[in-house]
Amino acid sequence: MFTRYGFNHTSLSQILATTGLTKGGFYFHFKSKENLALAVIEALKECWAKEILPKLKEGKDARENLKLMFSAPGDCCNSSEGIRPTILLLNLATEMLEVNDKFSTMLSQIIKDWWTILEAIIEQGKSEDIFRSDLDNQSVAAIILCNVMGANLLALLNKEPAFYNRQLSSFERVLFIGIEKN
Amino acid sequence: MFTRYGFNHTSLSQILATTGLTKGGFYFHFKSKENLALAVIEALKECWAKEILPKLKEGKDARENLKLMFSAPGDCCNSSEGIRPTILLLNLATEMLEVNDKFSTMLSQIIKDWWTILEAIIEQGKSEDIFRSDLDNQSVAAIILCNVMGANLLALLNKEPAFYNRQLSSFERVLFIGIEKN
DNA sequence: CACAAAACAGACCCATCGGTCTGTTTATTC
DNA sequence: GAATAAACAGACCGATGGGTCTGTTTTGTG
Repeated sequence: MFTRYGFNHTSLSQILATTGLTKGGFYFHFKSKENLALAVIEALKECWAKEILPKLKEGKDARENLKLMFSAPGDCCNSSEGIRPTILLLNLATEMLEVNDKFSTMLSQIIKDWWTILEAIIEQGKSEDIFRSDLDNQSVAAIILCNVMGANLLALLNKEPAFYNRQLSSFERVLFIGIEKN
Repeated sequence: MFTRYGFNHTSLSQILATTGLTKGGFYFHFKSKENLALAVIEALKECWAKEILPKLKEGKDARENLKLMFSAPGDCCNSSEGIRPTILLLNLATEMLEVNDKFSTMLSQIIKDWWTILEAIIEQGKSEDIFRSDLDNQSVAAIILCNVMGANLLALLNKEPAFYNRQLSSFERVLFIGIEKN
């Protein structure tokens, strides 16, 4: 619901109604509505870590690992029915960043985690001698990150979830031309 | 205020208080709060068109025109004090897309406009013989679009407006390597 | 099976939300 | 300068927001 209607436009009553829970139950487990959203982010982070990190340790080459990172934002948390975790992240960023520091901290931490992993993969590609050695890991990682974010948003705006995968694979081609050792 | 706190987290009372307007005055000019946001988008669109389109007709080459498009989201509407129109767009997309069809229509129209212009610039680059002729205009344009969106978001998350320009110029380098005729 | 703590249910609360409505003031036109 | 419409002011309204509080039920433990 947060992903669909945004955090502030989803009332607790609506959440309770659709889940069949009650206020008493809810406020026993969560201090506030904001706290629920924070828990959702936390869960998202854990879920993503649990699903992606192991795959990255399977010893694939940098190319494959990058592709893995591309599919991650869509795959994680069984988001097959169009629940795009990245959109939630995006929404909470634009709604809550200036309102509550906790959101600011958590969200930028997630991004930083992704960033670090992407950097590591670029570095891996260099040592595997498939990426150009003059690349700035951080910059390339940032470009990838931007694309993943943007592609999610455009998929949302187009109301066409499949757009994301199409976009990412076309980005992949151009990116590889730019970073691979010729 | 919409950019900072999101549409739903900005109350009309707050808007009236900070602008010094009154409800009577406001509702004489706007049918609703949503209508105000739509007017903001419209204004943004016009402002951008008025500022960017003329520059695109100055007869610069495709490279220069692309750079122009990169700086557009930050430049337009005198957003020097950190008001990033793109963030507003992003926020309204995640908050209002599923709520009100008008937002959906207007926002995706803006994106489509950008897209079309970017495609034209890629095509221009081909005919100027500086971009590879095998490029798919639409795909490359989409990649650029994604990057612009993503870079805005990352600048927001990093709470560092300057990030946007840094990011875009580093993207520029990689992009040009990928699309330019060697 | 007693009994305490954990978990849940939902009536209730007040602040505030977007929006309306009845004035009053300011422009415009003849 | 009277008449009329445009523009504004702000008291007011019902609805709903997140959140509290007083119970009741369930669960674990001796």
